[in-house]
Amino acid sequence: MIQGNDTEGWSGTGRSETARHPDAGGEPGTGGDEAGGDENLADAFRSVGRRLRETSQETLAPWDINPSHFRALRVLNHHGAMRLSDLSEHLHIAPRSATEVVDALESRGLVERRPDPGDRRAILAELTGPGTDVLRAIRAARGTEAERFFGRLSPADRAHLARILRELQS
Amino acid sequence: MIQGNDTEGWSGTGRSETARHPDAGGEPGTGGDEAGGDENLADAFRSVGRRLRETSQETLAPWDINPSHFRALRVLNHHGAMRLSDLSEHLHIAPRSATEVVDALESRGLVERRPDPGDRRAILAELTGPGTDVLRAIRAARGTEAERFFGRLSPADRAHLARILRELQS
DNA sequence: CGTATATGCTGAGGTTACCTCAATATGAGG
DNA sequence: CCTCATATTGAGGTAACCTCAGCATATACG
Repeated sequence: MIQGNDTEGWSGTGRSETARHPDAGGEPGTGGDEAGGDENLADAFRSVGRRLRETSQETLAPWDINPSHFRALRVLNHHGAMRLSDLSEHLHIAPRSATEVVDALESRGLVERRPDPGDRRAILAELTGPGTDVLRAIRAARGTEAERFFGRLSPADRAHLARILRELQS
Repeated sequence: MIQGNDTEGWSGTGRSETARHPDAGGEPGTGGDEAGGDENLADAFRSVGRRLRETSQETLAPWDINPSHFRALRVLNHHGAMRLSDLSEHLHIAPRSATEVVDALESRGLVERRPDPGDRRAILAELTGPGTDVLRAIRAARGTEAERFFGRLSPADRAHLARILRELQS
């Protein structure tokens, strides 16, 4: 009751992946000390990005899914069944970690393991029907979330932003 | 030598805070399935944000400082010496975690602990001279980092982006 | 065809950055 | 003086990753 840092946590106890560190990014006036030109742009970007991540995690929470899980679902949906090792590459995590992600999704009934017919060492991970449904639902939720988030921008600004982001992605 | 996921890690072994999950955010054409309008905007934003965080961590690496540490340095520089509990609030972490952050920074000689003259229960954390210097240096490095990052944008686009971000921060 | 080596998954165990809980030391109010 | 609130920290836990080693299979090659 003293340090009310509750609510919002993941399912069990510990926090979860990304998201936190809200302060330390303000300094509105930037006195007049250092701070080279674009530093503020970067800070602003980070700040907005953080909020976006936060709301994103909230969106995912009802499904007891974390961002990594969601990414895995997307990859599996986009590319179809694939070996754990391939999944690990797509997610840029170690192969061992793909095992864990698939374990988690499998325990939730969202993906299934199936032997690779062409290589008996390998195992294919594949979306289940419910997995596909959940992914679809999450996407819808994220869509409306994004709408709320970017909704305050004028259509023109949204177009601007989209173009600028595309340029930054190169 | 098989899974070359080396290089780029933190100092010792394990990874570190944020940053990773590169794929799972593409889907250029978005076939024609679901995906409500702004979802792509959000994805693009996340993607750019991720890259920004990555380069940011690389920038911090030479000082053996992680993003949380950096945030703490900023807060201490901006607000001056403060109790660990206050620091924890600024950083939005549990008080206990502030102890750890300050431990880390103190071990690097960047901050010092000092009893709060007005309350003998409390301890003030304060930037040291080297701490101030390091913060300044990091800021400079981040400035050029940001310049490179946003440099590909035209001045007009940078202004656009700044304005749009400001609006999204509200 | 048999052996040597490479590859795929996972058990065991480690790191990091957080967290909660329970001391321990003060402060404050009555 | 006693009780209750607050500040920091030791002890111990979690989640998400990682590395290493082991085991089952491929594949290459003499």
